[in-house]
Amino acid sequence: MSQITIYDIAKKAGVSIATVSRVMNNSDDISDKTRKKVRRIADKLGYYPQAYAQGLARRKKDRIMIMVPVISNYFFMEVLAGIQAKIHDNNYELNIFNVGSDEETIYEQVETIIKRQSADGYILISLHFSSGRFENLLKYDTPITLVDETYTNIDSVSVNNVEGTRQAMRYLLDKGCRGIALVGASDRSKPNRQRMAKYKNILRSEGVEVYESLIATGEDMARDGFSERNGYEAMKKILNQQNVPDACFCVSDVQAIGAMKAMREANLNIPIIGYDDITISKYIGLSTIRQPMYEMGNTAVESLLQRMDDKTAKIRQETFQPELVLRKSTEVELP
Amino acid sequence: MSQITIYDIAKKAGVSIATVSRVMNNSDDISDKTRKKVRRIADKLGYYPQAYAQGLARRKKDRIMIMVPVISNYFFMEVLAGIQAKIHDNNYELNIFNVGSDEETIYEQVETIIKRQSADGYILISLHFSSGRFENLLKYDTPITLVDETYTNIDSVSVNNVEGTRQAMRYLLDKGCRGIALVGASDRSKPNRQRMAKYKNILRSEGVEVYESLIATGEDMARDGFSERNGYEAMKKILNQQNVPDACFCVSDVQAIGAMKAMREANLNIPIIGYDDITISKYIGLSTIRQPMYEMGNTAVESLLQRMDDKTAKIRQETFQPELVLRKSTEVELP
DNA sequence: ATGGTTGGTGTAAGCGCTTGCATCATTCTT
DNA sequence: AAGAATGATGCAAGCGCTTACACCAACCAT
Repeated sequence: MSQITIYDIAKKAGVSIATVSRVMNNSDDISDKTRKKVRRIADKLGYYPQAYAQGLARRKKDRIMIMVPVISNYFFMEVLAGIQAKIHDNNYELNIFNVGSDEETIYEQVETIIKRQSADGYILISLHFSSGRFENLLKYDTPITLVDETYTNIDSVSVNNVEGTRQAMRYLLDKGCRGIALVGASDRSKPNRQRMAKYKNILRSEGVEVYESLIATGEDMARDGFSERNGYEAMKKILNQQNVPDACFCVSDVQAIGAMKAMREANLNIPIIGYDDITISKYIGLSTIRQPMYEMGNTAVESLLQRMDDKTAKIRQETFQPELVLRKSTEVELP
Repeated sequence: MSQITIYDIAKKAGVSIATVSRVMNNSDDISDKTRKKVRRIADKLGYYPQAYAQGLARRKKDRIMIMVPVISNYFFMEVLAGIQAKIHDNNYELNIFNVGSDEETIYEQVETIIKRQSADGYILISLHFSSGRFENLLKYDTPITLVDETYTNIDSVSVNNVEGTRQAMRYLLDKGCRGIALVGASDRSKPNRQRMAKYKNILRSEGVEVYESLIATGEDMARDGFSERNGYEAMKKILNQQNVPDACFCVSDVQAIGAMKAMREANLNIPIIGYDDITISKYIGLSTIRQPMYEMGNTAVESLLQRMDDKTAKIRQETFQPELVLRKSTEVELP
């Protein structure tokens, strides 16, 4: 009993397909009697308008699509939670599209999806392209909101990476640390670049020497290096040098978790700060820079819906402020 | 320059839309000259067939949809990784649909999505319904594969929860533990029910007393209770009783992480085993029951594609075996 | 009784694409 | 040189739905 269509319902109910369509769409100029009859038959046969036919006829999909490079990423998960809550209220369907990991074709994948118009609006999370490419996306005249990235002519919501890094470093410096290790991630990631840059920048401006031997990234570049394994590898590298760090700043919590394992294995106990404040951090006592991920998701949807409603509205660029959260991992006696 | 269609390309190229369609679909009876001309124009104008129109005309969507109750779930993330890898090879688009958390309507949400036929096949992860409801889904005659759940007439891939629990308990019992706490999750979750049931079952069959005071679940039932917070709360409850446990088995790793925090706060150091083997477990040294999540995702896709290819094939029910992984959390001297 | 409203329903065009079939040059056979 | 086979393209129907517009009975006011 597959593929039942509006025609089947119309025939069974003895009405035209237009009437069935009106009933299914809750149009109000349908008599109660007809409405009930159609409803009953539709329910019995398990009929519901096909998304594709409807989308074509309406030129509207009632669908929002999220695009992410790597779904198995805590940052994304939290942002997503915020997105979902908001979307649900607005009667849209949500689809998540996972951009394949083939570095070279990421942009093409995104562009093709957008060309295909399978949604009314798109939220791009942690997808970093050159300006030219973002500009190119504009020509499809489709509502897009960027999360964790910014571009002049596109709505976006992001978080101040400079400020987050500043807070972490400030704390460590104030504590008296002068050999602060940095566990970084892939150069492809813009937030990572910003954090790493600020790390150096603040050390310099404080007149503290920047030791290249204290800066490392693991070999594992899956998820742009934001992985436990990467953090572990990075810390191993650092500990292989003469210069022993007296503190550590990681560009993500998961990396910090990896780094902590390496430190434990080396019997090194120094203050360490991560970045993100994923749920687990609270439970393992990891100090970190909290990003309002849930709220960011929320705002992203808001921004997108607004744009869908009015394509000519002014570009909206929201920047959130991060916050230092102190836990056990920084409660360490300095030697 | 929005909404460019096959007609635009046809006109510009001076051919019929049929020809354009053929070029876009790599049909082979198109002359090289025409093909190149059309391709060039399509590229220049950024044209690509609209998914909805194509889906309607073809009665095929080239799209597979994953449905999950809660996306922010490690188990899901790992399974997803396996799914993606496999789907990518087969030229399908992947969409993830997050079933809203409104407990009452979950089934209806799933049914409606399936009715709307926005994909050629569906993978339902950790979605638990009554038999009648699963049976009802069958009438839409749509390829479906279940993950982490089974139903007689639907393809599925799951993992043996009884065996996993047995291994964990066996280890703890062999170690000499007789007061093994159990941190459980929501009753709604079938895997949880199976694990909790086996826990009691094995104790009884070993002639070890089952203390209800050692069995607990937290109050937080988000994600069916599979959360750090839930584990934390559960362990708090247990430690509030007289009966102090000498080991702990948790139905998920995240709960174990929560429980460990509670234990630390109470200065209790007993062996603890989680369930899942999420990435972080390796780094924090949590012993656990490993589930081959990636492989499960892989197999799920395989199974679904097979069904899409042949609706009459024999139902395929894959069951994977879990494996006990020992780490630091069980390296504890017993008192 | 007449014309004007009104609410409920049907008609038909169209959304952008695919695809079986027809068409028509070309080229091949004999 | 004529007919057959071949290759490339166009024609047009159809996928399942929405929606402007037309229609018509029933009702109202006059």
